[in-house]
Amino acid sequence: MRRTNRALLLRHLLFAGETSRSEAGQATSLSPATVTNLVSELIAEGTVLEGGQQDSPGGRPRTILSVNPLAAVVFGADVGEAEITVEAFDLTMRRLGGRTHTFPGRRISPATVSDVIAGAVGAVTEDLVEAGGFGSAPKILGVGLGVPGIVEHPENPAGSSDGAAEPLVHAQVVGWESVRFTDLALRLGAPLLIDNGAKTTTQAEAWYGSARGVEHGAVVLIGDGAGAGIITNGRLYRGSSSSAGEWGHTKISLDGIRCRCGARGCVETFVGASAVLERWRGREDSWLGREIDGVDALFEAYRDGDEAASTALHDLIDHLGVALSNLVNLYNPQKIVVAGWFGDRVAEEFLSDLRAAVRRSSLPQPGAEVVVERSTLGRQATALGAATLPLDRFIEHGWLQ
Amino acid sequence: MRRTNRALLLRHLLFAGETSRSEAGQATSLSPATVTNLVSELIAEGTVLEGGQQDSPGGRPRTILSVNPLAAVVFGADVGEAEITVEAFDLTMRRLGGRTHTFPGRRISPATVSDVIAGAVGAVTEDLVEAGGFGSAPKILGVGLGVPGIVEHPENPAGSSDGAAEPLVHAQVVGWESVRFTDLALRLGAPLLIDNGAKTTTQAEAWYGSARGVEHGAVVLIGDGAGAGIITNGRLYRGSSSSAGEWGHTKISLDGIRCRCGARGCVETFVGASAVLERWRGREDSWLGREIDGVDALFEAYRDGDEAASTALHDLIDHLGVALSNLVNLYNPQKIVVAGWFGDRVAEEFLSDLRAAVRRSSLPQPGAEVVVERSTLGRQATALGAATLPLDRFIEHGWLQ
DNA sequence: GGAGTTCGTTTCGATTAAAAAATAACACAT
DNA sequence: ATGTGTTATTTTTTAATCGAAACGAACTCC
Repeated sequence: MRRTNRALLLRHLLFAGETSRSEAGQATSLSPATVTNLVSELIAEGTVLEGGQQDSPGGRPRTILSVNPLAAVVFGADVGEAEITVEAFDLTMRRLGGRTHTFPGRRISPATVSDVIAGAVGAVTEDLVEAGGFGSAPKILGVGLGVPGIVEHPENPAGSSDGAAEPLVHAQVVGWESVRFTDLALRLGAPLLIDNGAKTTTQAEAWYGSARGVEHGAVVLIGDGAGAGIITNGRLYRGSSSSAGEWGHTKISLDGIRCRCGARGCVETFVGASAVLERWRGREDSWLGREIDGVDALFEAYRDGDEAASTALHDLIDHLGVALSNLVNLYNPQKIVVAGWFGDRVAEEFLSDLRAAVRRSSLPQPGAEVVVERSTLGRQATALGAATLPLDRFIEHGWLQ
Repeated sequence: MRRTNRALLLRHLLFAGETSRSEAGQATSLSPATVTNLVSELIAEGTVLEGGQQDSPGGRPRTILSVNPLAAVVFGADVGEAEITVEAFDLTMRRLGGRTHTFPGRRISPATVSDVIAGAVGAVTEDLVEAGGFGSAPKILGVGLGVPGIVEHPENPAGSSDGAAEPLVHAQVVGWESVRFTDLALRLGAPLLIDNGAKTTTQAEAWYGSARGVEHGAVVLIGDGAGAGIITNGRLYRGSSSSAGEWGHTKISLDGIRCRCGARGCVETFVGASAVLERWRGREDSWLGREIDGVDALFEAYRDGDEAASTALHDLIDHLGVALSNLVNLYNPQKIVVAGWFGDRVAEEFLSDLRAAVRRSSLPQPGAEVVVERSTLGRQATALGAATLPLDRFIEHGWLQ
């Protein structure tokens, strides 16, 4: 019970930035006594610092409390199909530095990934030591990985202790099947936590981006393909085997282009960047890979009055409206955040059209209530979200274990 | 904290039927001491009875514990568009009796509903007194209502006490807008709890039917229209304003018949009984109301080799497969329960075809894991689920308040 | 009839949150 | 300046409740 309260309080401190004990007490509805107790524990640990004083409306001034950014470093890695980005953050999730590795071919092996991440973590750590502030050996809270594909978190066999069952990664895109990263965890000497990249991105939006404070919502990620992260009761929803959120493979048509998943009518074949480009160019053939340049050309053509481009984009909005309205009617979300490199471009240009399209296909009540917004975090969302994994663990369970 | 443990224990006792202290201790992972304490509290209250003895494998025999069915009566009402069914259950949810009222016209007024329910509760209570067992004044735990339409549970304004905010009922089908049932609550002199009928049905399936023990699942209700109840993390999911689960108005086609909600391509227009019948008969005109006879005729024609019937039914299965696969890909559920008067008929006849259709459109992993099943509770599910509302409240908060 | 086994109860101590009281630090009025 | 009121924080006290372990009960098997 104490741990629950500690987590409650620490979460407030982390998100509020600068607070006082009494404010924290009100926010968490803990008694002043409990707050004092827990705060002194946190100060003794070094997690929290007492700052100066803030005058109160006519009484004793509050002492300012804030999380000690230098207490530890958290790493988050965005493991893409052709690129790995490792970023370091302090406890308040300010970016401290990072490294990016690009691979010529696709299909990176798990061993290579481990090497790159271990190397990057080491290198960034050295940078931090040189820059000073963290002493000679920064305390590493943990390393979070956002990977492409499904991450299975096996249930601990009942009765067994807390021996955090090793996650299994299945990523068809890069040819991984039931991959473990036990070796990497050992090499890092710090907790390693892994989750799907779309889920970590959602987590980032939920904690620090557009979906902040949202209890029920969705973050849709549109790039070449499409996916979604779903937030229910303020938490990321995983489903029974962690594969929830495959919104890109829900169907909005009974026929249509064949999707890479094998089915027809998938949302992805209507709103994915590649699909839209193919439609624009009139070809409906193969999967083409990321084409940022193509998308630039499409938008430019649209501005120049190209009919085909206009049709392609308006169809996209219509289809996306239907696909999002399915989420609205099914989930009754407060907010939908449109993210992903292509989604972001589309939302930037056509947000109000998109909102209208969503409302058109939704039921009146949930349709009127839902807020459709553009993502605020950019490309770094995935790594940031990955870094929240160890942070969340720390909040819930404290220092190591 | 004690309340939490009490609820945990009581929930076990209610669902396990006959148990012993040690078994309950293992199931709830409470210490034996705590179990003894809480059980004696429950016995003192009269909620739990000590039964006989059950021999153990070579030691002291366990004393059998069971919930006292006569401790209280719970009422559940299925408020339909043209019919109200009120059922009484004992604490173990065994049916004790009930009353059904049918109305000639539709559009019942809230006042009439109140009258009928108050009358039925009174009448059934009298029956129970006459039948004996409950003494002269049975303790009524509460009355639960399953109503058509959206039930809004306003958040208690922060800081206010526990004054359980009055739910608001919005039901377009019967023409109710922001209806309260304050008067009925007063007349009954017992807690009145209201929820959407589809949600209470889902709750019934989740507690006592096919969805028992399911952590992540969905109950799809198919009658004239279609809806769904969604279970996430073992609890019924409501969304941000209680309107989650409108699966019948998600789209699986970009065009198609116009739905009564105004949009096109809704699942309901492909799998609802009326829609299927209209397709069979080749008419695609107006909404026709419940036609159980029509459905009987359709199935009979199918068995007699009628081509049109076969086409209609196979199309239905295909469409339903797609619509359910959307749930599978989005939610990654363990189980989907097919219920509702029409859904039940379809599942009875075509369950394996339906399973195949679902798998065909789903992603491999979640598609392979999901179990599609027929509902086990019949028509009484709605009232039973409604009765779980007061029961749940009792489990969480104890006798009154 | 003892030994062993399982079930349930009681006692005791530790934990911990809530309540209450005390103290600190200031604003403001007289 | 000096008291009074107000708000923030700490300390002390109190009461609840949980878990551990010892104890007692009831039975089986040898």
